[in-house]
This record gives sequence, structure tokens and C-alpha cells, in this order.
Amino acid sequence: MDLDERKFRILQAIIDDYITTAMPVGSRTISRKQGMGLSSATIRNEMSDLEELGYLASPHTSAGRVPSYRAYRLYVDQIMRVSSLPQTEYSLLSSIFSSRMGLMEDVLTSATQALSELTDYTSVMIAPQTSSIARVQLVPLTETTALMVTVTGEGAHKDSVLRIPPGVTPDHLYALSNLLTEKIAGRDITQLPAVMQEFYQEMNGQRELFEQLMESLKKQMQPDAHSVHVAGAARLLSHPEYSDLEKARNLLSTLETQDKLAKLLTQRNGLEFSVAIGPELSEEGMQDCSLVTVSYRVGGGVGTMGVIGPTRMQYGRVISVMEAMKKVMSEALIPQKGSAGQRKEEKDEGKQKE
Amino acid sequence: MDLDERKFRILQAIIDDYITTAMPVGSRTISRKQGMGLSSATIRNEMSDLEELGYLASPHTSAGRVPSYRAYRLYVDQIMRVSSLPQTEYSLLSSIFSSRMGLMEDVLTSATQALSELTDYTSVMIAPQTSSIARVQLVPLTETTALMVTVTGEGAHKDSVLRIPPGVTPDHLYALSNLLTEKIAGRDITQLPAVMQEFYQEMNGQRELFEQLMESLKKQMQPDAHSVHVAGAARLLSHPEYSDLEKARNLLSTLETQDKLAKLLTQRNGLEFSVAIGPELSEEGMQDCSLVTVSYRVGGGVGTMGVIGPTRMQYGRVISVMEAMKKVMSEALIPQKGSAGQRKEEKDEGKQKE
DNA sequence: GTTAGCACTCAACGCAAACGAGTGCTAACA
DNA sequence: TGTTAGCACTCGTTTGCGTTGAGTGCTAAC
Repeated sequence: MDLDERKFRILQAIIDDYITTAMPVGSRTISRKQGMGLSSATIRNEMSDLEELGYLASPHTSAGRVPSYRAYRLYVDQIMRVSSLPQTEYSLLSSIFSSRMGLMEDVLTSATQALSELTDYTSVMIAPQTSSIARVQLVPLTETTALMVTVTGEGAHKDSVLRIPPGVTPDHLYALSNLLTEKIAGRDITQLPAVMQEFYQEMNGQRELFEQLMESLKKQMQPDAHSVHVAGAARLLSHPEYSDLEKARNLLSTLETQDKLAKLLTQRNGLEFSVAIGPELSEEGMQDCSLVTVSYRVGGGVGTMGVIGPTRMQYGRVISVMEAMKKVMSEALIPQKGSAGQRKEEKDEGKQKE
Repeated sequence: MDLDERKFRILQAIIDDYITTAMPVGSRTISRKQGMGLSSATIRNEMSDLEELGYLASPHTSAGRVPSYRAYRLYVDQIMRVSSLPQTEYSLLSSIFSSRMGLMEDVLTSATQALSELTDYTSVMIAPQTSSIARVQLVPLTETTALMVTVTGEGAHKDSVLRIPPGVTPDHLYALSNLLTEKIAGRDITQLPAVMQEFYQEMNGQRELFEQLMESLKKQMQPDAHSVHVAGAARLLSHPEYSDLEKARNLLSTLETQDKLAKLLTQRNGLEFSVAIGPELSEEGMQDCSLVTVSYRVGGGVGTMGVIGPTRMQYGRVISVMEAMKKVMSEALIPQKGSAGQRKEEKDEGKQKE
């Protein structure tokens, strides 16, 4: 038996109702709905069919019915309509970023907070993955260590510490930084091994320092190397599905584990759009959650934002907010042309656009 | 009426019991305690006195008694004995840091997590405040912006973005960084205005760039400029005082607000040790919490760690863990001598210590 | 000053009755 | 043949009420 148009409509009504009330939905509630034009008895028959088909479940005989995982899947794939965000909200959103000029990480923090506020769910975000490196600079830290600051083609930067052999002067580090930058700038990240090989040729056999540089660069380029931004975790507690404290605690402590979240997001990085519902999420305590992710693009890099809420999530609304956020972020984070790459020589490179 | 020795002992027993059970304590429970040697009736009389004195309260007639804010205050100030951490735990703690060499912020993240795990409460931490600047380095970011990386005397570093006038080359930025570093290194942070004045003299009137540098430095030196580390917020949910979801949500969302936490900690920065109990905390949702803070020292800078739990907190245990953490951190974070300061010329400066 | 004894209080527990939201089934209707 | 009114039935929730028991305060005796 397939779902005819009427069953679709009824299922949609049930899901819509459940999403807003979080209470099992009865046949009368649906039959009274505007434009339904069917008696509760008819609805009951249809609901019974829908239950048999696995779209609904009843907690017990005399309660109404609750959408199953399968219903949400269908809802997201076929029923839900995503409207674009109203102009007023959209312009509010874009105004957050308009005046901002600062560190990528700070922008992401704001964006994550805004996403959580606008959706009233928890939101998570990872920075765009590095597609190319615009500049590497070594900054002396102590006598035996230096800070490696890497500016990515996306306009972000990453820091790490490396050990330097005794006797290396700041000027030496600067010269080395320039040499490495010259080699590396503008090349794709996949060419890194080749680039480093070339670079090593010109380093006069400073093997130890080279190893350190290589290792640090690799570490920095790992997709989950830098932090995940999380905002609004406490909001989850206001949804009745987490009135069980044990459950809530579990979920919140998963949200505190950066690497689990990082994995969850990097897995979906590059996917235009994805929705994982309940049982599709294997992470501790997330079985009653849904995760909606949308990837955003900055220069050549792709990052991902996500919203975590109960399976009974306002999918349509969430997705429209995220689409808007994606657009606003791409505009706010666009790396200015002719960025930190090489020095004077490259003046004419960034000119094609404009 | 003052508290005689017996009342002290009884109050201590009540608090100890309540801290572990979270249930109102009855007179029989106390009289049965090892070494008490008093009947429940006597205890009852004493408890009645203690209630009148404001140290105890009873939720209702036929329940036991619960320590009041005043009791905790007394407990912390006079009754509690802080034992030092057992050797096994101490060495476990120090082993976390032993192999670590990396960014200050990463070390703080680990430390915060460890503190939360060892105490089973939520922990927060801010980086040591900057007492001096060891090095400033400007890294080109885009054509019109640069990253200012400041290495502090404490071995931490801070980044911010500043606008640069068109036509400034990377080499120019490097020269400028060296000039500024030369001026600023080794001087106390309080001398910053004077240092900057000197520096401006030698800058050939690049007013705009100077303004930007000045502003960025000021921003970076603000005590709460950099992030607060928080760990184990979810642990709070396992304590019965937060079984009220509304309360829990409130508290957790305060813990998500970085600047409130930053304020809370910076206020106490430099205090060897402080305990704020319940009503002494005015922050949203923290009226049933206690906050214990301990400051730690790294080089010339002072940072603060804190533990947040219910007023019914295991104060003794928490403080001994924090004291141990303070010691371990001071060792792990000690800035190596002869750090990033100036270049070759300063070789002989760091020699007096050894 | 301490303690045994006792009446009293009151939240918590258990249980039964009443309630009502919802179902499934049947029979009548268009 | 699909729709609907009607009705018996189910079962979680609410309400009311006695029982229990942990704990108190008070009094009188030691």
C-alpha cells in the first residue's frame, strides 16, 4: 500500500502538530483542523493505516499518535516546504556581520551564537577547511621554541608551537618564513608534500628544523585540528524530551566533547545540506536528536554549520535560517583579493576579478 | 549566645552529612555518629539553638535540618580542614602536564578539564594576565590588514587584526615589529603608554598605523580579552539541587556567557584563595552555587581558576585539588628564561637567575 | 545538664475511585 | 464503497484519603 495524497496531508498535519506541541496527536485534533473536512472517525482509520505502515506509533492505547523516525524522514525528504527567511530577519542577520572586521574565529563565534538564537536550538560550527596557505610566519617564543602562524587562503590563521635548534636567530626565522611562504603561497594544499620537498632543497640540510616545520604544518592542516564552536547547549533543556535529567546530562556532556562534534561535522563537510534523524546518529545520547548541517564556502575552503535539536525539530524554519546564514557568512568572510601571499612581486596576480 | 565547642562539633557533623547526602539531617543521625556520645534529645536541643542562631533551617517541621548560608560561611572560614592531596592523585595530576609542550591556551584547556574531572564539579579558568610583552610581530593577512601576534612575558600569545595603510610591505611590517619589540620587551605593562610614546618618535609620523597598533595592544591587554575556559558544565546536572530544569537551564546558560564568567574570575584575580557562597553570587541562576577560586602565578602574571558547584560543595577536597593544580601549573607553564625578547644583543640579560 | 518518653506534624506512599482523551468497531448513510 | 455517528472499551492521569514513618518539641525524671 502506498501513501495517497490524503494520507500525506494527514501525516503532515500530525507532524506539524506534534512539532509544536510535543504531545501525542489525537484524531479529533486533526479533523478539526482548517481545511481538513473529514470526521475524526475517518482520520482514525487513516491513522491506523499510517501506524501499520510504520509512520506513526502510539505510546499506549488511549493516547494519540506520535510520528516515528520514518515519518520524520519522509517529512524532511518530501513533505516539508522550506520558505526563505523573511526579509526583516534576513537583514537583521546580515547586520550582525556588516560592521565586523576581525579574526575568523571571532566571526565564527558570533555566527554560532546567532544561529542558536535564531533557531532556539543548539548550534555548532567548524571553520572552513584549508585549501591553500597564503603565508607562514615563525615568531620566536622562547630560546628553544617558536610559534608557527599560518595564514590560510580562507583568511583564517592557525598557531602551533615547534621546537627550534639552539642558535637560530629571529632574522633567520623570518628569512625561513619568507622562503617557505614563497614556495607555498597560491599552491593547493594537496601539493604540500611536493612543495615541502622543494623547500627542503633550499634549506641547506637543516633536517631537524625541517621535520618540525613539516610536522606542525601537517598537524595544522588536519580537518578537525581547530576548535568546534558550540552555542546554546542550555537551550536543549527547555524542550520536554530532555526532562529526563540523565538523558540531558548525557547529551550535554557529548556536546562538551569537542572531538565527537568535530567528527560529526567533518563527516558532513562539503555536503550542501544534510539531515540526520534520531537513530541515524550513533553518538552517545543523541538518539533522540536530529542534526541539520549546511556547508558554507569561503574562498576555496568549505566549512560546516549544524543545528542540534529534538527529532521533533522545526526543520523548515531551521533550514531557512541556515541557508540565510550561509549566504551572509560567505559574504562576511570573503577573503580580500591579493591576500597575504608573496611580497611585492605578485602585485598583478589578483587583478582578473573586479 | 556564642558557639561553644560542642555546637561547633555538631554543626560540623550536620554539614558533613548534608554535603554527602543532600538530605535534611535528623538528630538521631547525628547522635549515632561515631564519637558523638550524646542522645538524640540533646542533639535536638542543640539543633534548636543552632536554628535560632541562623545556622540551620528546617524545610518543614518533620524533616531534619539543613545548613544555611551562614553555616557554610562558618564552615569554610573556621571548621573545615584542608588536607593536601594524596600523593597518588598528585602525581597523576602532574603527569598530565609533564609531556606537554604547546600553546598556553591548550594547556589551560587540559587543566580545566582535569580540574573538573578531579572535583566532579564545573571548572573555569582564565589565562594569566599579562605583566610584560616579550615580542610583537605583525603578519600580513590581506592587502589592507595584518595580524598582530603578541607574545607575553608569561609565554602566552594573543592575536588580533588591524588595518594597515596601503603600500606597507611585509618587510616594513617586520622592521616595525622589531622596533616595537625592542622598545617594549622587558618593560612592565604599566609603562606601555610611555613605551608607545618613545616608539612613535621613531616611526616617522605614520600616525594611522600607530593608532591601529596602539588600539590593538590596548585591546589585547584588557584582562578579560581572552577566552574563559569552561569544563564539565554538564556535571552540575547530576547534583540533586538542579533537578529543577528551569534552574538548571538558567545556570547553564550563565555558564555559556563568557563575559559574565570572565568578570567573576577577574574580580578575584590575584586573591590567593576565595570562596563565594550562594547569596554572595549575584549572577543569574548562581544563587544556589558556590564558587571557589585560587590564583596561580606564571612568571610575572597571575591567572585564576575556579570551581563551581552547589553550596553543598566538598570544599575541603576541592581546595586541596586546586592547590595541587596551582602548583603543577606553575611548574608546567614556567616561561623559559631568555624568552622571545629582543634579538642577539640581549644575550646577557637573563643570566642572573640560574 | 542529660535523657527517656510521648504527643504531634507533615511529606511521602499506596490505593481506589472518578475522569477523560483517545481508540477500535459496528452499523447506518449518501 | 467510502464516510460518519455512536458506543463500548482502554488506560494514563488526577483526586482524595488513610497509613506510615522520620523527625520534632516538650515534659518529667535521672
